[in-house]
Amino acid sequence: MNAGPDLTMLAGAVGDATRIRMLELLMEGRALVAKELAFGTGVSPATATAHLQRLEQARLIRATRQGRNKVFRLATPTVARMVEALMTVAVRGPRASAAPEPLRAARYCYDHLAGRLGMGITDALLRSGHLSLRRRAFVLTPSGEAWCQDFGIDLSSVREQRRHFAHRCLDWSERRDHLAGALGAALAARVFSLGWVERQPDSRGLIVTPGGQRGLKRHFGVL
Amino acid sequence: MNAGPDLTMLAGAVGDATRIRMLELLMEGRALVAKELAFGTGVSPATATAHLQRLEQARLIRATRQGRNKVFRLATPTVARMVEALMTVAVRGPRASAAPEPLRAARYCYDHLAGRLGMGITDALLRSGHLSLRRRAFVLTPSGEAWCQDFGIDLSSVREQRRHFAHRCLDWSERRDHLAGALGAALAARVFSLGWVERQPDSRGLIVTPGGQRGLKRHFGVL
DNA sequence: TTCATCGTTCGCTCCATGGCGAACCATTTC
DNA sequence: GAAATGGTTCGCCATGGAGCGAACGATGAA
Repeated sequence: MNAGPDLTMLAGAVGDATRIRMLELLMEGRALVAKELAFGTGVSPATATAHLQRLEQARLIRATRQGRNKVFRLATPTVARMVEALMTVAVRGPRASAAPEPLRAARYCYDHLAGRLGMGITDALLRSGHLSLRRRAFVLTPSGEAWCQDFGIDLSSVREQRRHFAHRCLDWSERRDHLAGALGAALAARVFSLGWVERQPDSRGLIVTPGGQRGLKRHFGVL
Repeated sequence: MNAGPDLTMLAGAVGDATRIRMLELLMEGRALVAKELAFGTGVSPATATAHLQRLEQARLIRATRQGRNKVFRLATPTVARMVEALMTVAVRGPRASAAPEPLRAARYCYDHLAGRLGMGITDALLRSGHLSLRRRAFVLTPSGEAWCQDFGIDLSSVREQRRHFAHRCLDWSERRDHLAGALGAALAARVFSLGWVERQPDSRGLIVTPGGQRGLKRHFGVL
């Protein structure tokens, strides 16, 4: 049994919805860069920086620089066990095991779509021949270029971004690759600006609106 | 892997210095009444009520009524494990294992003194014959009554309180009984009002002032 | 019955801090 | 070199909520 100032600092560090969601994101094992954590929690980069500094100061996460990126990971396995203990208590809350489902249905993975929604769109584009799967990435076919234009994606502005165009990203809930990279982000942004999906208030999950269900069915045959 | 509103509520419930100290107090095994928790964390009863309600709403503690008292205990062993996991992370902070020492030296146990200080005073009173140990409680001897008067404790007002006069309380760090009850509280209050001890800013621990060291040595031969 | 005492509720103040946008370095890419 | 991007810093606003005191039911002791 003991106490001390450390514990109050720890309490302050852990006791915030955004910060605990950051820890939760890092619990997936992969190290994430700052912007991913900002996107994943739905806050601005500036706000994310403040949170990450506080978590780092409390020795809960560890940061390493890679080029102009800063990648974060959980500091120690002890921290991981602590987060797990918190989750264990959380899931036996009022309505247990209701939480994971919306996440598996639709969520953001960084700046693109994941979950069954992201996989469904990716599959639809593959089936219709708009997208082709290569070893390290997806490739947009000529028919896919036409489809993008039709869907309202400005390919020229997407291509001039300095990042991978159509990367593969492993979906942890579906166990398969979905569309990521600049094209994945542009597609997600378009779907969002069409009002097809909305961010869930206190979760990383997304909600597909009624209009979105119709649109997704018409364009992709999903949902 | 999961998320959800439950986790944000849990984060909010845990993420406060006063509330986490309440959980810490309850980690000592014994169930505590509201006022004990208020005293132990150094807040007013009104503030304590708010905190306890929040902890109860988050299912971290459970309350049962006993007469006009309300006793609180940790809700489940799972919660205890969570608090322990938090402590485990906390103690490997910047300066590890520095925290327990001041607590073992001197602290409040509810409204009376505990730790080596509380034990030392109790032992001194027993050795000098001012206090006598009985099966269920301490007894103040005639010489002890005179001593109290000399020390500045108004015994008449202590006796008219509706609570046990000189209860025995098990010290978890010393593994022996120290003086509690109305007399123990009055003695602690007197020591406090003499400026011999001061509450440590962010801990349950007490600091013995230089003047207190002299006074304690003169009156009790301790420290 | 009368009076303490425990806990709660209410109203209020005040501080911490989460959040953002804008401006600013650092680094990479063309 | 120029341009774009990742991250940080700064200033500001708004709000949540921690804290208290006072007044109020409820319970138990005398």
